[in-house]
Amino acid sequence: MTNDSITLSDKTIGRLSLYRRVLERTPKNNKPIGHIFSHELAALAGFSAVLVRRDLMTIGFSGNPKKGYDAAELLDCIGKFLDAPGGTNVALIGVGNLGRALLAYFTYRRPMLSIVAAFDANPEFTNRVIQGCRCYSPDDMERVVQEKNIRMGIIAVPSVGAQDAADRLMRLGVTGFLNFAPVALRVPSSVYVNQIDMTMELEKVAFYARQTKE
Amino acid sequence: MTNDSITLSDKTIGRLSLYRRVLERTPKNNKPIGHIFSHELAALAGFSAVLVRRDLMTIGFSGNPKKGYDAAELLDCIGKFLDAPGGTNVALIGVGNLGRALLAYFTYRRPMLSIVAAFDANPEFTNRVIQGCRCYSPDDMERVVQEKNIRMGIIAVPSVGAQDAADRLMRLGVTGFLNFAPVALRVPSSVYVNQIDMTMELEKVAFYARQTKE
DNA sequence: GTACCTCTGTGAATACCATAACAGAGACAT
DNA sequence: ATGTCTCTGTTATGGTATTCACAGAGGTAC
Repeated sequence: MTNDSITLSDKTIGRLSLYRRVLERTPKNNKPIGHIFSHELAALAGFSAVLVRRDLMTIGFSGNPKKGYDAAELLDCIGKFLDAPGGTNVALIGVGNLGRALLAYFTYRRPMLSIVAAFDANPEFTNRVIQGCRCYSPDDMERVVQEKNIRMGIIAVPSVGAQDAADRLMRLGVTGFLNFAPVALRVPSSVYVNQIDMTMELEKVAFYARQTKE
Repeated sequence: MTNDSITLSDKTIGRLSLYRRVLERTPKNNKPIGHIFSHELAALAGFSAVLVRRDLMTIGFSGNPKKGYDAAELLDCIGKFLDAPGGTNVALIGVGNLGRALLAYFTYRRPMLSIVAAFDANPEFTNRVIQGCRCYSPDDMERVVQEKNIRMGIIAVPSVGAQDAADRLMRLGVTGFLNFAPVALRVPSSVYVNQIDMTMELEKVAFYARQTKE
């Protein structure tokens, strides 16, 4: 039914993720949504209705003009695109304030996407369980990443340690990073990096907040 | 020199913020950078050299074909665009794990952009100073936001409380939000919302990490 | 001085993305 | 039965962002 060879744009896969979460969370009269119209989903996700229809079109999902889209089927279809069949195991590098917040945020939230190990050089954290996740010393990285079949990493260390962490993980087969360090990771083109720069995001808001004030 | 009536694109202002941080942080032989070429700045920031030149062109900043761009002048010029003259005061709503991480992250980091007050209903936090920032009860929001001339808000509460927080802040004149709650805030067009959806970002990485594996 | 080299600045081309516009299908009322 | 309404599915259009390609300027080597 769903064909993985379709090329989804970056923006589209982000929206699919959001559609899914909105569908999972929003109940109608305390029971799961049965069917939903494109404009309803659009309102919940904060996009336009045609964008929703177009996204669903690109993943080959069809709705019913009178009833809308079947929510359960849609969830299933999105899952076929976004989730790896056996789930994806993630390592967190850096258990500082940000790292702990991320642990709290993601633990048990996405069944197919789990942070299964955290690493930090600070002995205050190593060999402890924090927010439900075991924290290891960086010395154990080689062993743990292979044992737990970790495929992606979240980098939440200061800028200076970010490239090192990425390099070590890449040598162990990790092909995707969520990088919170404000530094451009040098990676081969086969590795995907999603860069999140909090300061940049905050300064963007400050800029626009000022514009509208004047 | 710099004309504020130029329209900067969303992407451009994000990159300007990053250029600035990269310039501030990167020393050359332990002293501040004097001049820098577009391709050097591009490598540090993770973009292409043309894009750097284009961005600097749109803010009307000129370089020297032989020496590159004067770093100090560039910092000054970027500051003229991004910073409000007297600085921008920010309120943080929600002092949970994420909120505390943000406090730690932003405190004393950007001189012209300070989180000057935090709000949380949990009495465990109210009337305490956390990461250098005083935490108030939401009951004090009206008074504090006006006293401290707060112009923007960071929303780090669960989805269910996000719209309420935004509404209260907007009534007090706040015109920009950085929203971490995975919910579409309903705001008038005069208010800017920068939506950060961590789960979406993580799932995007998982998707691409899987693609490259196959 | 002249040829050459490197970098900036920028118009043109391209790629990407979202919106607009509309065809098609089914339900419903009259 | 026929017209109308609403929603999906899809193509056409427009706008925006980035890259391409090259002109211009100044320094350097010889």
